[in-house]
Amino acid sequence: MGIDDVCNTGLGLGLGFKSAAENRRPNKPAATAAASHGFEPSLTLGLCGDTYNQMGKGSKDGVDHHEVVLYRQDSGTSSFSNGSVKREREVGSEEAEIERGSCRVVSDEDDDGSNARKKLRLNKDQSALLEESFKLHSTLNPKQKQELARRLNLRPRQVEVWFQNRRARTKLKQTEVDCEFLKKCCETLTDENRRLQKELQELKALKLSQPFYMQLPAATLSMCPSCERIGGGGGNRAGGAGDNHSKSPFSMAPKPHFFNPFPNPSAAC
DNA sequence: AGTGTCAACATGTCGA
DNA sequence: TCGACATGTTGACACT
Repeated sequence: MGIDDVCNTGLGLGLGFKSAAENRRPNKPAATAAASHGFEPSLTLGLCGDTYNQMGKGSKDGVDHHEVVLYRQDSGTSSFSNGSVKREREVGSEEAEIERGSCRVVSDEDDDGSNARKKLRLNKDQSALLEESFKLHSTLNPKQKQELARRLNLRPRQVEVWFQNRRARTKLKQTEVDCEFLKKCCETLTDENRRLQKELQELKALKLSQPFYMQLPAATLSMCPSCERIGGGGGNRAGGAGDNHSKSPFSMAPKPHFFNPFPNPSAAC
């Protein structure tokens, strides 16, 4: 995978630094050491299109998950966590009733009194429709959520959770891509730095082997581009009146070139 | 048994 | 204040 591949994601990438004070989540445990120094690397991403729609789920493992199983919560004695009970209570009344009745396919264990949480697996059709919706908009308004839940025979809360997780996966994937991209940039810069260091050494060696006048600071010397005579800096005394001597400082250094570690960034990202 | 995936949840932040 | 969201975590499940 080349950099071009990386950059054909339809996403915009910006790299820079921002102050820790600008961090919208200063309390995050993931805060870096860099942040503690007042600045931290900032990656700015712009989603120009959904790059990861191919990240299909459900049937990815080659198994059709046509059975929809929900865990029991209605008893209020779920061993999963108090949080789930709390959430169910928060969801409360109407929606909870709708949700319970909407998509539940009871598993065998449902009858044995087990309180273990059962993992819901979305079937192919549900996954496909969710993915399709996600392509259109990665966030849903309440009306869209309700409608989608109705079409999927799922609870609105499940649709909401699916979209949250989907966004998180997309972001994670993009972060991985960005990481690879930055690694390549780092490698390129390291190579370039090595090359420039070598060039500098060569220039230093060359300077030592030059005659005295050529070792003078470049600013004190100038050379007429036409006659190639060397004159003292600031005086232009090498030429007579009316001559066309340039005031450009003479330099033995090869023509500088500027290296761009980010190949064609505007076109790429 | 170890591991990856993913639905579901907890928590903190932000904007209306 | 509340709803929406981002992010990190948990636990069930499938696969090796």
